[in-house]
Amino acid sequence: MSKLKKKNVPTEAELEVLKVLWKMQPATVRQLHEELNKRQKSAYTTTLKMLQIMHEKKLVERDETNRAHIYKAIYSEKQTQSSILSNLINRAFGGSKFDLVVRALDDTASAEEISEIRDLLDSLEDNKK
Amino acid sequence: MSKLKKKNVPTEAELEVLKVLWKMQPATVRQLHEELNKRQKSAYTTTLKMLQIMHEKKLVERDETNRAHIYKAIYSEKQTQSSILSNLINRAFGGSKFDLVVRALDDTASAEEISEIRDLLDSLEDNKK
DNA sequence: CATGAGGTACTACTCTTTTCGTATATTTAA
DNA sequence: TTAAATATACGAAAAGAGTAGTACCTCATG
Repeated sequence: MSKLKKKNVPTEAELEVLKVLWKMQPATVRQLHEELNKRQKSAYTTTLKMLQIMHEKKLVERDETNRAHIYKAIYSEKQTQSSILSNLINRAFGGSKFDLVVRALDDTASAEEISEIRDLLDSLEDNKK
Repeated sequence: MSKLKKKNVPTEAELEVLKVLWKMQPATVRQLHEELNKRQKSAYTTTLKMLQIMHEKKLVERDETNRAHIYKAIYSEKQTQSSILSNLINRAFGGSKFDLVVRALDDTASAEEISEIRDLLDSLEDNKK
């Protein structure tokens, strides 16, 4: 694989941390760890290490003023979702966003979802003007 | 992570194999390996091993009648894309397919893409009747 | 009928990601 | 002013994915 393009896409465990971070930030490791443990038990240092790694990768920033560092995500949930999607479009949909949307919609979209998406398309067109 | 749900989602390298398999199947390891090597050099046994692993995971099936086994994908490209998407929807979009579609469309959809998607929505509604 | 081309299986090494134990520093409270 | 609680940093084991070397088998053909 080409090393040139640094994937800005979080790993599985990183994403779990980001999800609680987006809900609670700014937050300490302790706070995040307690929230994460509601779903999945793990050691405190595991959460700490993840945050340290993500800090190194510049996925999160932290305030080191006080002993307990305070973390925030650098990229919003929307930005992250967009990176993940664009990565996926290239890996599995031949680069075609349209194909991805088709596949997402084609089997199970309900009537309400369909009309919501129509509304979405309308507003997209309006924004272009 | 819960072990109960077996992720039916191919890994990165598996997906690369599947992509050529979908194009060429049924095919031997040799044929697949040669096609894969056009983009990315690797040893023959690497490709072989991937196929063996995928066979074990039941992502591919093979005809062992002859010395050179003949492989086919068990799941179509569409089915696989759907699994990947549904997995992603759960991991990163709070289970909401709608949110994924919104995110895919909201920044860059071109005018042609928008009208194509309108057509798609029309045909989805027709199918419901 | 021997030999080399080409096949599969097996094993092990490498890299990345995830997990956690231990060392050490700081703060709090008894 | 020490003991307990709570932090961070560090290192390394464990787990998962990808890669490739080697052994060994089978078949064509000279």
